[in-house]
Amino acid sequence: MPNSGQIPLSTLERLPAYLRAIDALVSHGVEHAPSALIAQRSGVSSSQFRKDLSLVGASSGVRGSGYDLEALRDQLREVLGSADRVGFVIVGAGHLGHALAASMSFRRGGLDLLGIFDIDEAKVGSEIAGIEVRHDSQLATFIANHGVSIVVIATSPSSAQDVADVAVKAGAQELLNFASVVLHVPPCVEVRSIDLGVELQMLALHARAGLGALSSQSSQASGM
Amino acid sequence: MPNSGQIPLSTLERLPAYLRAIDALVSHGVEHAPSALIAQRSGVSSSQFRKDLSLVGASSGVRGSGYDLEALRDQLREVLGSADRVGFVIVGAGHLGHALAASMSFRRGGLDLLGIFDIDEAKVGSEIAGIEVRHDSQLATFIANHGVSIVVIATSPSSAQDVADVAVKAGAQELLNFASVVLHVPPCVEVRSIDLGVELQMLALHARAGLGALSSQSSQASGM
DNA sequence: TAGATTGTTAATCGATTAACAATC
DNA sequence: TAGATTGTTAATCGATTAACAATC
Repeated sequence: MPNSGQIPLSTLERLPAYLRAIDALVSHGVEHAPSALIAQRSGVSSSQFRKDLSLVGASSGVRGSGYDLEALRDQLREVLGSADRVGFVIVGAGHLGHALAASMSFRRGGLDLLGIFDIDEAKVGSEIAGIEVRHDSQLATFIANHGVSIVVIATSPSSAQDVADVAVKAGAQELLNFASVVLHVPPCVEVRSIDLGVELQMLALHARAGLGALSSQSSQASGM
Repeated sequence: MPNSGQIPLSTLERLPAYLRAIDALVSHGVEHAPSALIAQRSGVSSSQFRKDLSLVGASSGVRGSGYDLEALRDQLREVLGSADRVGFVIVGAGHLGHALAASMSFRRGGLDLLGIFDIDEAKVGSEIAGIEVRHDSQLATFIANHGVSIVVIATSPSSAQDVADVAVKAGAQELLNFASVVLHVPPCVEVRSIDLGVELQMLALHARAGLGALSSQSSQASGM
């Protein structure tokens, strides 16, 4: 039962790392592995790995001999939704937009990149990751027509709120905001903000404070 | 007393958002504001804002009338270390490397971008964010000579581990890994891994599960 | 003084870890 | 059977929220 409505976000965020570790093992011909091995390759404790699987409802482990990797992979993929796909668009075809589009080119986790938009006429018509760049003025219509629920904002901070307003009005459910501003949207719209600069800043703090001095949970933090 | 060794990471990660909100208010000529206003603009509760300030040791609040924004800004900046600067380099001059370099161009939070490296001879010699691109073969020497402690890895997944090995051997203390692989480094080296694709995946899960169904803490998640 | 707002404490909540009984 | 390893429970830990006494 893929009751994903109950799975903690912290657990969900580790699943992709588990999948990567399993994929790597499978591609080396390994068919079975204990939790300790998969966990180590994923950068977590075996306790946490098993706990996460338990929360996710996956159960392809056999006491005494570990996990059937193929079966486990299929279960995790199902949770992460390889099945039903969700369409999204990227607004902003600068370097960040490019990088994001590339990161989605091998269609991971049920996401379909449907369109890329930019305000610069010079970029309109070019192709990124096999997708034609359209002008911002077509954004609202495109969202409405294609039932796009996710809009990734990779614009300058100054246009981010405008784009958000258009997207929300056209029916977007979720915004992923890479511009360094706090977006204001109706409560029914989910916003996740990511600031590349902030992440670097955090790392600098670690370096300054000396290793281990900060109350950091793990040395291999994952997710954004 | 900037005892940053005791401040929880979760608190530190919110400070940049506070700074941005304060900057915005100051630039509009506001000199004083209550916690509720700054918090709202930062996307957190006023409780959390005050608690964070308390943990940070900042104290420019006056009961009954709020905070002196300039003083508060200075205190937060000090915690985030505008004072002593830390040098870092970016390896990989693709779109992601470009985007990262741009996000650091206005020298936030005590970080100095000292160099950009790429394995492609064609890119060597060009300039990004005012910095000349060097060849990967010079990385080890550069790290050693300039006392670089932070290395940002924005290469392809296949070369990430190689770059990590070189960086660690040359004396890097911290790696910020944007390639989708788990890096293996000595325990004394801090690694933070960020996967742009994973973040999009998480958002897709939110959309699929229906708003609010996931046990997400806040609708304006921040940091990476 | 009366109103407003802080700084901090205590209560709640959630996430991680450790331990172990179940069992292949 | 004996050894290994899971799945889950209970204990720990940390982070968030709510409430309020202190006080400007």
